Amino acid sequence: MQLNYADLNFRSKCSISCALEILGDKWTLLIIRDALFMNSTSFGAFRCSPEKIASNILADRLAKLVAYGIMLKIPNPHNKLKFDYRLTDSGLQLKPILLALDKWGYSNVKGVGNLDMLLRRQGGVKK
Amino acid sequence: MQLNYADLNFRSKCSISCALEILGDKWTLLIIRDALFMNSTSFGAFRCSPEKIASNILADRLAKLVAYGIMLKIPNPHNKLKFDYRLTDSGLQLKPILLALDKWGYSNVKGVGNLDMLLRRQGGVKK
DNA sequence: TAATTTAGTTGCAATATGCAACCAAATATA
DNA sequence: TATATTTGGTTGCATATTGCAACTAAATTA
Repeated sequence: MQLNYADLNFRSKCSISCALEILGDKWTLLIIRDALFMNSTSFGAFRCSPEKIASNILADRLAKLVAYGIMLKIPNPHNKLKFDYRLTDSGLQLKPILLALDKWGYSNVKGVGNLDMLLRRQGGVKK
Repeated sequence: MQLNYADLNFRSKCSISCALEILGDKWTLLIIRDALFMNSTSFGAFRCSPEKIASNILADRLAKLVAYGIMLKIPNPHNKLKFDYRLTDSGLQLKPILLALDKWGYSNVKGVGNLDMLLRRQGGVKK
């Protein structure tokens, strides 16, 4: 799906630059990581990641992800207080970026664990 | 090469989270794009990208990239005012991340050009 | 009925960004 | 030789973003 990021007026028409204007910060792709690999769907689940995102930042990023068509916010059928944040097709297509970040981080930063190790320990979902 | 990012104390030991603490902002990977695909090596060349990075931000990011072992700052042998910023092996290994961002941006953002188109027009280097 | 859970919001201090002007050393030009 | 230009930055300042802690209202559980 081709999205129209109405409120962003992009610095250039370069695919990489535009992707970075949407995704380029320290938290957005971490939320996507949890959605893709940890099966997180609720505000509370995203908030519980080991990196301890602040609730105002999380609320801001989730709203942007929904506005950009990367996630959907769906009322939880069993609990009126809860919502399920689910990746759209656009969001699912971010997986290769995360796998590349995982590989680079694991090969280049001392003392970090890779996604496979994390998943084995914390019971996420297969890559 | 395994790097020791002395001044960062990482939020967690997750590869993706650590990679985002190093690379996660709107400018760092744009500099890497120009180094990888546009043959940019000088401060002036990085500054001339269509996204018009401010010189204080550029100076800050180049210094960090050098400090993190992602780039080297080498005096230019022909001009004492100039330096050649060159990617280390760690930096060259960022290429798959940029290719993934390119692909996602091109498929998901309306009206952007992909890397191949950019290179054909502006005479960069092959992917 | 009271405690707890859920998904946020609010206020404020600290940090980062964006912009324009400025700078010194080296190099090129007249 | 004197002057202009190039190069790689730095500085100051206004604005935007982040991080932290406390707080909230509605729904659910005990």
